[in-house]
Amino acid sequence: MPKPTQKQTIYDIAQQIGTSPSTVSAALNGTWKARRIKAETAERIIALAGQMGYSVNLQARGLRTARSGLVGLILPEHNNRFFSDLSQSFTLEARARGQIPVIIATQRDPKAEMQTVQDLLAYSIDALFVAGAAGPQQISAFCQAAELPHVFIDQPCPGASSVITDNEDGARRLTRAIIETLQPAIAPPRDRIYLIGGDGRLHVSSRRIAGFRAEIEAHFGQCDDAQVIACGYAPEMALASIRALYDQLGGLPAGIFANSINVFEALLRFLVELPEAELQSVSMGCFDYDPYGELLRVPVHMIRQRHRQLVRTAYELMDQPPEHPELVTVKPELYPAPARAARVPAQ
Amino acid sequence: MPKPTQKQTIYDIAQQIGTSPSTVSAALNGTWKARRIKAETAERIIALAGQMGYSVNLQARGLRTARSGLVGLILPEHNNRFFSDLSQSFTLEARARGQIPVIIATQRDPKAEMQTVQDLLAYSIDALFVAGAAGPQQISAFCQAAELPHVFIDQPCPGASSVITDNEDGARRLTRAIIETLQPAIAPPRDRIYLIGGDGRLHVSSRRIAGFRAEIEAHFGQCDDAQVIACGYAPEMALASIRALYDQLGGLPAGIFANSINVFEALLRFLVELPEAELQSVSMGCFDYDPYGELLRVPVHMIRQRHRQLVRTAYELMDQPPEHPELVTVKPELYPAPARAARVPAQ
DNA sequence: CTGAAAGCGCTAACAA
DNA sequence: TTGTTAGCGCTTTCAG
Repeated sequence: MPKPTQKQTIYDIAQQIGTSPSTVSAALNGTWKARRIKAETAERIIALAGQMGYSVNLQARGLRTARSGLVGLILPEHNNRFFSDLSQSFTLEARARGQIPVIIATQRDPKAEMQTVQDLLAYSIDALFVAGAAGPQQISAFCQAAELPHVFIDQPCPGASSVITDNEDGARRLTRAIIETLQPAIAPPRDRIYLIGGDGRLHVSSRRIAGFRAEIEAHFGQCDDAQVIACGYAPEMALASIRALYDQLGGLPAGIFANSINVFEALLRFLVELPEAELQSVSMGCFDYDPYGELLRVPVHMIRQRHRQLVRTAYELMDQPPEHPELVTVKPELYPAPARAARVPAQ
Repeated sequence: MPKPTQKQTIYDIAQQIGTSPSTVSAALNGTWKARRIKAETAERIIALAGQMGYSVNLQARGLRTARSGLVGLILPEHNNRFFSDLSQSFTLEARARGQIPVIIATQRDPKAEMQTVQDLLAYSIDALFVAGAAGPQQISAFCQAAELPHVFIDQPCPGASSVITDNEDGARRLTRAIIETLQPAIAPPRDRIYLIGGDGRLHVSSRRIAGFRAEIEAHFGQCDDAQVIACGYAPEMALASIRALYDQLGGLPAGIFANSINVFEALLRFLVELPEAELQSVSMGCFDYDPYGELLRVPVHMIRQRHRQLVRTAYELMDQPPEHPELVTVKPELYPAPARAARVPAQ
């Protein structure tokens, strides 16, 4: 790896080779074939540039071309399995295309989101992906006005293209899995399955709730409204909800559908304090994935979004923008809980 | 939020206000006080810019000033608790300083690392933070040649400033915690504590091993070499190691010190298959943190690096570069395992 | 207190 | 096949 020495420009190279800056530019940015520059000239330039550790000034190039090679991804937070998986896939995809991924977490703060979008726009980013924004419409309106190509991931936005997980399908499969591992003979009022967490006004939650209800109804004939506790995504709320439910039922319900990993984590904090026997009586599912889910004291079914697929599809939407905004759906994966038998003391 | 309409420049604003571009520039970038521009003029400019949704072209500014407002963070992967915590703290810190964080994962691939450093340099990033790089020396040499301020995080690099966790201290405290929760009366040869994972040739591992040995010696008089199984960080190796150890001892050892989260996860995959009673006989510690650690079937002490502190300290090192490269150390946190009593069936 | 003008490093017509 | 030249949008002397 050659060391870059001083500030070096294409003019320096041009001088050393005895040619013009535009020739150097062409040789270095790959347009030299199209510009019919002698292969030998180009090679000499490239070789020299290489050995003196020259590197283009991308800000200058970007200023000139009104592009930048930067692609943005906005998400709520980094320390979350799903979003970090997404970051990982996004990074791979962007780098494979020779772009620089700029991933920014905005803490679910609409103001921070807009600020970030503006900042990214000011750098002339070439495209923007948005995952789990608090104010998607505003973002979309802004991008549209600025003619910035953008796609939403894991979140539908009216008027913009989005690629989201098939939440209803996932919820149905998760619910089915929970039903299939219900422990036998749990007496009322503890014999039902409850969905905890999420916000019914949000598209994502509403689809999951719909899937949950549909599957419950398919198996039990009906689904009581009380079985859907859409208390939001805040861990404190989830904790309060499970506590209240526990008190009300006089114990754990037969099944629990945690509507997100945060909610699940909050529930676990409560569950883990309970005696082993009680813990083993509940059939759990979580609409999100964490590898530790397989290693917990309480077996849990998990739904995992296909992050790679989401990113790829989003890029396709970006590459070939449809006439009208499109909502593409990707089916998630079900990670069934390890068999319960293995959890019982063997001796 | 005003919508940006067309391409707008300071020239447009200047014309509308009836002033010059340089005045507009000054008004908009905050240097107007220093340039003694009438407050009223500045305000009018700022107001107009705001209402027409103008935003500076940062590439142009960057080209002119040879800076960019971008700060880089290179790390091995996103989907890892520590690194995503780091990303989170880094984002907060950078945004608080009005910078744009560019966080790029390079999959522990030295080539990808260098490529990324070069790309970032080509954008005139203002500073670079490097965490867990595969080829730190090469990166540092490159940055030095390019006069790019850089600091290593969680990894010492000779010739460059670094801020790392006090691994020896952490290992001692973790070992002590393991000792304190040893189950009574475990017969030889199963009565000892083993460290599993890591690579003794790496600085980080070697400090942890030193801490482990020191604490073991302090309590038991001596530490057998066999108690340190530095089999690397690969999960497969860790799995093979615990399996071999189990066979050799005819059961689990009294205590286990997992040298990283990956190793811990691998160990868990083995442990979780064991009968409950055996599981409850081992005292475990992990030199890394995961919130699920508190919720596992087997109680585990965890060491958590103070990511916020690491980032802050790294920034301080960047703000006031010491004469000579410095190695600053930050003490980690100990998350003791939940009391074992709570884990025993209550009824 | 403000304006004119040069130039950051590069690309892209247009000439040659 | 290559060179000349005019900017991209901004900051920054230097003059006023």
